[in-house]
Amino acid sequence: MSKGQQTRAAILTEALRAASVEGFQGISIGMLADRLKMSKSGLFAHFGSKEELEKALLDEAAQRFMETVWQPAMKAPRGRPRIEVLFRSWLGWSLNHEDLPGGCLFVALASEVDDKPGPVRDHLAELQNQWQAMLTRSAHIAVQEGHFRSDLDPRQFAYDLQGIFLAMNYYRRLLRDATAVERAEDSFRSLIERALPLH
Amino acid sequence: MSKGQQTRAAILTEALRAASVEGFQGISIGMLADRLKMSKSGLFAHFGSKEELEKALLDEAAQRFMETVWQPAMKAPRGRPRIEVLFRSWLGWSLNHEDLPGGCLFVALASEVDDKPGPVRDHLAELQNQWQAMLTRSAHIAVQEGHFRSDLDPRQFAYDLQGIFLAMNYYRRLLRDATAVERAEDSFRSLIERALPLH
DNA sequence: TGACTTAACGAACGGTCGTTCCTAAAATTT
DNA sequence: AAATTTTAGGAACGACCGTTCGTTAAGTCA
Repeated sequence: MSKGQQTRAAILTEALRAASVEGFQGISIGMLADRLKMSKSGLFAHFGSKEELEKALLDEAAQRFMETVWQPAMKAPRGRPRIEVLFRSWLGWSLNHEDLPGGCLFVALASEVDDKPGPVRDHLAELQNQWQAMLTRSAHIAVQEGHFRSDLDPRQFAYDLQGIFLAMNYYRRLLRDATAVERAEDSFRSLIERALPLH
Repeated sequence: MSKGQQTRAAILTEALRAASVEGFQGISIGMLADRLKMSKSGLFAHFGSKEELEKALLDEAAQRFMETVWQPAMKAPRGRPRIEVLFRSWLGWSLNHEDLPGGCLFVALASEVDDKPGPVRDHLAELQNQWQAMLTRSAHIAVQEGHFRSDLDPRQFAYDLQGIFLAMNYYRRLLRDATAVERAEDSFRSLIERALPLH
């Protein structure tokens, strides 16, 4: 890896941390340059504009998300076991204080960009649409495998799962409620139970 | 109402709209002054600092929320009917495009301030803690009235309800999913069904 | 080692930020 | 109508924003 790529990676890692805490609006070229002990212009040159930096951050976050959340789930057996892993590694992603001290970056950005037309909003929305599609597909597979009820609506399952995750984030980060994760796990258990075939 | 109070109210209404779209970070004294066709300093004088403006906005939003969401629910009969009204007026609050074109202000602000210690964060967190307490108490009353199962955990009920609301917001505002409200209503129906006593 | 490319810096730009201070106009009270 | 208080405006402040440019230093490769 060349010097430039190294620096770029270091910038992205630091910017990811900062953005999870402060959002895109809250990070500035000057602040990142300070933290990395380099000049504004030197840092700036790696991206050409702040918007390009933001797009690069979304790409970097998406890649890490896939590694941290999706890939472990794909190693698990299809159906219910995969969904169990999926949910737990998803929680783990959001609790990783080292890389994302401000919690899940996508949640932090959602409200910020949802009314700002442009490539950044488009990019984030596409990523999150894909994520809902992955959740939906995983639930559908669990139906096919006979693990879940045949009349289960996989899209509604994905919606409910997203709600559990968002509530966890909300309770933990804004309300500072120590039981947030526990409550999320309870809700998840209940969601799974309702998805099981009657017997 | 004196001239000053009138102007102040107009500022708050406009700032509320702007903040629901752009967050607190995204609104500036200059931008609000432009929209209201007055000078920066003239507008500024009503609050003395941007932080005071933000606190005033939280107060204003909280008051409107109570009027829009809570008071209609308190007029409904205790127990399940009240919770039904509560949920629907809550949805209505968030869908009121006139006053809050960016959706629920509290959701828009949650991620922004959750890592920023200070009076604004404290204020928002307190408001939202109170809201969870109101939801919890409402569920508890429904248990007392015999509408809900006696072994229902009212706190978990509030958590799940919050999740449904947050997922609705997320689907509607970021993903621009037209079925968001419908899905929220489905999830709500399911939540109520699970809360009912066995018969 | 020498030629060439890449990476980083420093200084400066126009703009906007929140904020201050002083003045003028308008609203309110006497 | 006069006196006084309230409300709004204008100009300027230092700080920081994203960005540009020209130059130097470091890295890469023949």
